[in-house]
Amino acid sequence: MRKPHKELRAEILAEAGRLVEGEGARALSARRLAAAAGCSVGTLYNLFDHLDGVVRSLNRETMQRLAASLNGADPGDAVPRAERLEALGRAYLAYGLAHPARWELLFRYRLETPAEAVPEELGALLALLRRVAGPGPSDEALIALWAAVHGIVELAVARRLPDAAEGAEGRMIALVIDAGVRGIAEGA
Amino acid sequence: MRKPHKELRAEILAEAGRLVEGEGARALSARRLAAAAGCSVGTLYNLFDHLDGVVRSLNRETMQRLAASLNGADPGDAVPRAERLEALGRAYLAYGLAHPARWELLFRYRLETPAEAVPEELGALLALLRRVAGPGPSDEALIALWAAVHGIVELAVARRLPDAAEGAEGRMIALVIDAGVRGIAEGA
DNA sequence: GTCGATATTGAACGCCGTTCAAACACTGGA
DNA sequence: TCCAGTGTTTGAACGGCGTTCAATATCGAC
Repeated sequence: MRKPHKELRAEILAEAGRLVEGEGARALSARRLAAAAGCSVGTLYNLFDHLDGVVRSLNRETMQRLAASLNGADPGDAVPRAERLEALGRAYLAYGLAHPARWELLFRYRLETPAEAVPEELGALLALLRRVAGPGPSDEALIALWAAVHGIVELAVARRLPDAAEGAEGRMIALVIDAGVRGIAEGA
Repeated sequence: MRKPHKELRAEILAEAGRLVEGEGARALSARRLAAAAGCSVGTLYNLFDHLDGVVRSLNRETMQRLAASLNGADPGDAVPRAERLEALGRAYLAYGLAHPARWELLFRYRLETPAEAVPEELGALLALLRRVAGPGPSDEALIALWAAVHGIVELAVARRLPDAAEGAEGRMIALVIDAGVRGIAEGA
């Protein structure tokens, strides 16, 4: 009952972020996090719904940062649509490679309660994509484009691409996006 | 010194597969596996290089089964290339959805030694893709096509697709492959 | 000061991956 | 037949994990 809960919660989340960024996703444990935040494991469990709660909050934050990063990378509507989308794709890749531990928590961490595994902040990302792609493509096509690019980035971040693709992720993303844009142009 | 090592190794791997398929990837633990295989944890560690060794062997097997499944789904060179590739994509999706625990081990399990995270059996899969796609597309384009489809399947298996894409994974794969094939046709 | 109400604590439970000294089973020679 | 030597198997032990919960500490209201 010392600190307002809001503050402590925020502090714990900040420590969790530091822990994950600094020592990897596996370093995020109840005991280590409680020690870093200066409280006990019990308090941690009072403020969050198991570790899942911490990870979910962290993932919301990560998703917001990712969306902000893409927004910052959008060159604006003065440039052709394909180029804009490619810039977004490159920013998506860059964020994943720059923050592999957060990425792992966001896309590979196995939550006990699998509901809403990726936070609804994904919506903001898809909304940005919609804004850039225009009203033509269906939601399905939009999600397919995202998922396709996501596949390349996920495999790159997880270092699961064959050697032949080493360093070619950017070109591969451009390829997929160009093909997608052509598909859109022909009305998919 | 009771059983030949080869036999015991195979038995352990079989039990590991049963454990994973039956109770999920997280059920694969040294103690449970040793108990299921009727040996001690020490023997397990004599036969495999940590649990990573078990997972790697399991993943090799999974990759072979996946490749076999795709081979079986290939309608042959009598049908158009796009249709063949779509059949492969659907089989890829079907395998993932049918064996989510093996899939998780193959693509989301975090190995301590990250070298060769996906086994070289991936080569067989890419070779099949090459055979179907013909000599035109570059290795990069081929890998990009695989990774794009993989993205959709991975998100579907992990249940991380937005609700709007529920049940549309097959169509999304077809979309990506059609776009890719058009890209190939125009010489990518 | 007293008293509920609320927040905090940390020991305890059962599980995990991993190691390693001791116990065991087997082989060939005496 | 016994024995020494070789290699295998064992399971207790270590430290860490997520999680719970009875006991403790702290608070505002009176």
